[in-house]
Parts: sequence; C-alpha cells; structure tokens
Amino acid sequence: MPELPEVETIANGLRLGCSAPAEAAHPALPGLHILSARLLWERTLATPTPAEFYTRIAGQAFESIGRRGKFLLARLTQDTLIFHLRMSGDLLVERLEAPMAPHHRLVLELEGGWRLTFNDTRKFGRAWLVSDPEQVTGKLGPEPFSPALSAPVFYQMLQRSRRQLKPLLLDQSFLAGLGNIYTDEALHRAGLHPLRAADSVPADQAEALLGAIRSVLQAGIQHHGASIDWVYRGGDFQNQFYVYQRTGAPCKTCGTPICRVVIGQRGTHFCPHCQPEG
DNA sequence: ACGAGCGCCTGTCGGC
DNA sequence: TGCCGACAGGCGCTCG
Repeated sequence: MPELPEVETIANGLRLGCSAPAEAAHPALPGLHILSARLLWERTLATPTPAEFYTRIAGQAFESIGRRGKFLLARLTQDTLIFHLRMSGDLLVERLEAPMAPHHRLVLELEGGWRLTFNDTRKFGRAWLVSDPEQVTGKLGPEPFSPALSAPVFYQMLQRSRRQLKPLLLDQSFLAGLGNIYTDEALHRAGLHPLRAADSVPADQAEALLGAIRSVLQAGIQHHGASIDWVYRGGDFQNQFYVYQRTGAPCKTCGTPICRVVIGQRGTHFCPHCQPEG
C-alpha cells in the first residue's frame, strides 16, 4: 500500500494511536521506549548490520513520526528509523502476546506490552537506522504539497525534461510520493496523455497537472488511502478511481473505454478521449 | 541522459 | 483439478 497517501495514513496512525475498533486499538508511538529488536528477514534491514542495529536501537524512545515522499521516518532519541514499504509493506502496533502473523520481518518490543511490527509479504521493503535521514532521503525531489512548489516552478521543472510524463512523474528524484495509481489518476484529471513529452506541456496545463496531483493525493489521504487485494487497512480510495484498473470500463467523464498500455514496464491506464496524444 | 531488461519476492487470478 | 504465465501500489542495478 505504498504511495504517499497510504504512507501518510500509516504515519498518522502511528503518530496518534488508535482507540476505535477495540481489536485494533493501540497507543501513539511518540514517548514509547524500545526495549529490544528482532529481525526475522535479514535483508529487510538496509543499514546498519543486525548486531549494531540491536545494540543501538535498544533504549531509544520514539519522539515523532513523519513522512518524506514514500518514506516513513520515526525520529528516535538519537537516531532516525526509516521504513520504505515498497510493494507490500505495512507497520502495525500489536500486543506483545498476540500471535505472530505470517510475513512479519522486523519486530520492535516496546514498553507497556506492545510491539511495532513491519509486515511485508513480498520482502521488498527496507528499514534504515541512521543518524542523518538525508543519507536515505537526500535524492528525493520536492514534496507535492510544498509551498515552494509553485505553478511556475513546476512548469520550469517540466520544461527542463524531454521525458514522457508517466515515467517522469514516477521518478522520485523529480517529485516525491507518486506511484502507479496516483500518477494515472492525476494525468487523467489533468487531461494529459501519459506519453506526452514533459517539455511540450504549456504553462496552463502544467499548472493544471500540479493541481491534479495535489487534489488526487489529497483525496487519497481523505479516504485513508486505497485498499487493494490482500492489503486492507480501511482505506477506500480504490472506489474513486477514474482509470486505474478500469481497463475497458467506460470513462466516468465521457464514456469512452479506458485503455491500458505498458509504459516503462508499468501498467498505465488512460482515457484516449479525455487524454489525447500530442 | 534515457529507456529497456532484469532481479528481488510472494500471492492471486485467468486460461487451458 | 493442476499447471503456467501474467500480473501486482517499487526501485536499484546493469547495459546499450
């Protein structure tokens, strides 16, 4: 579940805790101490070595929870613990005595009988424990909601690239946080073809694209993200899709069947009428 | 500088 | 039923 709105949803849950359904209730992380760590799949930990990780993280406490692009950042007493969920990662706060679900890859034992678990079916997710988060997030492009990212700035960013819009928007060093779903949805809202060359987009359409990116991400966050397949956390943005996974279905705007093509090895969905080429 | 291909993993689904 | 390929919300690495 790992695009910006899903990571934001998970970060909010860890930051604020949850009291609602009793079986999912858990405390907020900030303030809680980490007693010990256990790695169940070694490659989940990008850095440091497991031995150093265990000794360094024990005794630290969570201070704050943040997000940068698709990275979730947990600021600890001394270091920053960073997660990237990739395709199937998830973070859960559970009772220590609860049975261990399949696919748990990293477990932090917390004070008060709780544990933070990183669950990741496909094992693509990664964790880092670093003193400076820039070591991990340093190459990311701007945050989509950054006030510094004005329409003229975004237009200039597009002008500097001749790449196709779809792969460019997926490039995290260009803009941080978009993935396959929200890119397709944003391009549809902006009426832009995914193969369109970035430097061919005029200023007014660049502004519309930035607005579409922000509105689709905002809608995703308001719906607590999208829940697809086996990964379900209560989000329901999947019911709001206009193009993603709607191949052959009528466009909600004009009725034309939605097309699916492969661009940069990623399934890409668009309306050939609302998003004309050139 | 860029795109294509592949590796990393597990699971589901549709077709035969 | 069983097998097999395609596909999946990501990204880093090669190689042209």
